[in-house]
Amino acid sequence: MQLHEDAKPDLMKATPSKTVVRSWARLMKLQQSALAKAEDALKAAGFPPLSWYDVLLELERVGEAGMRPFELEAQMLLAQHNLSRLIDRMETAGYVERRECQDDGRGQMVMITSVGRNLRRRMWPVYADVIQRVIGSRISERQVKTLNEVLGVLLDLAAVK
Amino acid sequence: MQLHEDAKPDLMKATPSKTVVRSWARLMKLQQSALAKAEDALKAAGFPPLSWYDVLLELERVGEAGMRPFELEAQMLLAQHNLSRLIDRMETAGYVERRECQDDGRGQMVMITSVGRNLRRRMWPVYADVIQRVIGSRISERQVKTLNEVLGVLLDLAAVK
DNA sequence: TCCTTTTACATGCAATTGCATTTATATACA
DNA sequence: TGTATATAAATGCAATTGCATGTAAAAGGA
Repeated sequence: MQLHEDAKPDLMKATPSKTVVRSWARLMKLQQSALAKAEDALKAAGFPPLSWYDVLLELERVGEAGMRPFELEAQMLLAQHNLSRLIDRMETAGYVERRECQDDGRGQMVMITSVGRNLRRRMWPVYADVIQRVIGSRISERQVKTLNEVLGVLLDLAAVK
Repeated sequence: MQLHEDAKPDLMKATPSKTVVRSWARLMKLQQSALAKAEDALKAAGFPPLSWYDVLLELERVGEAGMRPFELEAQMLLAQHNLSRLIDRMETAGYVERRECQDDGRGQMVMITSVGRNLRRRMWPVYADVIQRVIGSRISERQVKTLNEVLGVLLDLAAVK
């Protein structure tokens, strides 16, 4: 199988198969509708957007030390200027704190505040419920595992586990 | 397996398993980075954003007759006001055309122009190349099929095929 | 038929994002 | 060391998006 496709040297840009194109389309659509559901649920519960949650989660993970914006940036696939302003807003709201960086005069450390930790904790049930509705309640744990593995490969996480 | 999770009646909001949460995270991340790659590639080639492509593709599919904005809206999971303005821009650029709707005085028909068809055709190779790089070149056709099926279930396409 | 409600689409305004540039500090190297 | 280059983060401005509301035409019901 797949003989035809691989007739060309696969260094060159081969045309994606119909199945590949369809997977792409489904990936886009599923994520879009899933994200929209999460945003809606959070908003309906009076919480800030999902991106705030993501920042809080990262910051909570690294603990006291805090994180450099450029690290967060890489982690979250966010443009530098967007993150800069997101942190502005979150700082204004009191969920994170900026301190100047010892090692690097250009930089800063961002850390979560206790109010921020509290917010994240309260957001989680709302978020978790959407995740469960969109994924957990629709496919078996076996299928989730399969999905997880394929997505891992596509994300280059293969080696990491 | 999975005994513990299902101890609660599954009508109620069960907590998503670790694997489910991880799948969600990967889905979000993969789509985000994939979308960014597509947008970058299109921009680098001097083309408009991906959403323009999507509109053009839908309109091309329905042919001469055109499509009502509210149909496009549902198809593309786009907010009404956003679509309205997207069509504005595309009309200004000459890629689509609005005509008033015979059957419904409130409505309109949107159709692709030949310039629009031409644009879509030229955008495709750039887009296809990204799709192939992100999906087609990284997993086997067998795995793509699996992925496709799982995504289909998650999108409620199960019955439809 | 008249009136109420719903549906289709547009639009003013605020918030967010993208883009280019700026500022300041760190690093590289002659 | 002195100078050029690269990196971290902020910011002005334009484009896009979100939100609420507006307008006009169906649709439904008394």
